[in-house]
Amino acid sequence: MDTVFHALAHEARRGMLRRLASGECTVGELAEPLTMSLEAASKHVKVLERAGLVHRTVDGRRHVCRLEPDPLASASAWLHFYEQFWNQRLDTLEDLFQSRRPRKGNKR
Amino acid sequence: MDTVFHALAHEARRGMLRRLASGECTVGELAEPLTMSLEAASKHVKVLERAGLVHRTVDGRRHVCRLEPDPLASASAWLHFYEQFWNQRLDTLEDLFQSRRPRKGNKR
DNA sequence: TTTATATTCAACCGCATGGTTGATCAATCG
DNA sequence: CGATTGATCAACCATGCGGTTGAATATAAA
Repeated sequence: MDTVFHALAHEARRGMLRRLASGECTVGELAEPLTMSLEAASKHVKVLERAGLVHRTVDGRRHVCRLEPDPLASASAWLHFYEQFWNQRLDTLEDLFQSRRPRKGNKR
Repeated sequence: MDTVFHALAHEARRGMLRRLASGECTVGELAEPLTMSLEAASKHVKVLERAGLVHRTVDGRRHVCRLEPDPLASASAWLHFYEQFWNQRLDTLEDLFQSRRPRKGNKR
């Protein structure tokens, strides 16, 4: 999980994922739009691989990458915990409307 | 955006967010369940703040933190780009069933 | 006022990151 | 075959991260 979020924390890698979402491509193709060397891009791909977000198949001298979306899905699911926060806020708001007692838990 | 994902890439910080989702609390309270020093925890809070995920109000000597869920929501929204990938996959699958022509774009 | 509590700040350490360059390897092209 | 292409590997460098310790700040409690 940490590795997934870490992988997402870099614009270059997010770009790669976006690219891969519309079809598999090679390391070179992933590197091409970037302003860095191929070696650097290759390292980014490795980070994505380590996070389980990308799978690589070696086809001749080309390394073809494809998106592995499951970790993205579970990261997204994890992220949704904050909805609980919203629901709770709404509940509190409702309480305020329903009963006009002074709000509890105001410890200033 | 980078900063949000970076902030999420650490278990301690995710724990803090989870904690904050069920109500505001102080830096000390956030630090308490962790196995690290208060200073270290304080740094983590600062990272969350920098990412816009947490807002702090100084109340006497206590620094009270509360969750700021908007960045989480937009990170979550960003993450959903991968659904496009799934839809595309299903389309391709459908194509295979509908017409039995050899699949296009197979450049091996 | 003295003491204790809540927190930050500053300096330091070890280690990972993100980038470079130069060399290497494997596969394809002439 | 030799030359070129696609990619990795290894070494290096600067920077940032995550943690520590020790001191400083500010508020609250005795």
